[in-house]
Amino acid sequence: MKEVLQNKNLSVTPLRLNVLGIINSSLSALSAQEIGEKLNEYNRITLYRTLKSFISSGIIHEIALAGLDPKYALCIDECSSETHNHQHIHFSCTECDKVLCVEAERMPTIQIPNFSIESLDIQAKGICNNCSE
Amino acid sequence: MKEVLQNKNLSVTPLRLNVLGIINSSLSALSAQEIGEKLNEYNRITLYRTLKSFISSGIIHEIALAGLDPKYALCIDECSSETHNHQHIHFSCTECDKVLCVEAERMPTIQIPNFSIESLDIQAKGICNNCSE
DNA sequence: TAGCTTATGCAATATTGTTGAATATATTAA
DNA sequence: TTAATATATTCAACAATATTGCATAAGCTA
Repeated sequence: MKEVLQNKNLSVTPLRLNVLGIINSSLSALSAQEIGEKLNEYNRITLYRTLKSFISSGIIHEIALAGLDPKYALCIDECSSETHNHQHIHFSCTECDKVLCVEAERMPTIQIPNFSIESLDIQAKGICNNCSE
Repeated sequence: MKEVLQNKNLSVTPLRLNVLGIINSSLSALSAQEIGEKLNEYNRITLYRTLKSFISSGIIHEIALAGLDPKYALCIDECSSETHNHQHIHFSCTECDKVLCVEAERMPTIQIPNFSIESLDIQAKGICNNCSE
């Protein structure tokens, strides 16, 4: 975890290591609140700033979903500062509201006349494997 | 516009007609704040509740995008209450931040093992035709 | 270890959204 | 058209979320 921060020229602090560890070990994307609940004690403002710096460093990405709080997940693809491009889709379960990054077998391509498309963000809704049992 | 409300069993009020007219005549999706700015005078609470009732009636849909306020656009496809299914993609311009619903030449399909997918929301980022000139 | 840079935490505040209850308006049925 | 009913609007209060400037603390570099 330490190396992740250093690679992005972020100084290594206890909170950053904690937050990064929590996001890393979670199977699903987490909201700021959910991350806070997993920290034994923390400062809300610092957490917001931490998440922001992680996003602009390309360590995590924000997943915005209608009706749900923004969620955060590690960038497993190589993301540079500000420019996130992911080869996975975001799956949200309508049953448990969990949000997962899943590798798609193939990422589709989209064409729109007169528009240049730089990145695609695909969100799928449905029932996750846990809830369908 | 009046018929749209009546078809969904929503009573017809001046604000609702105004809001619907604004959303309908806008080429891009609008945030609650942007809609408010186009109303000469309005009540914030009523606007929120109006948007909520439009969403649950299937008249408009909410577009959530990382870093941007939620935007609202008309459902051009047939949406029933709560269940929105759209055959278009959401394009957001990194230049002007406008968000548009555009018909895709073909909607891709996605498969994820062990997950049942009910709906897809595809968000494309890039440069819109206005900004690329 | 000293000096510099950056992160953290505090106080204050802005923004966004929500709730319950009173009032006003729209709808319906006579 | 009017009266009765249902629904929307508004107000007041509040809750949650997020942001800013600044003082302090901690991390980093030489």
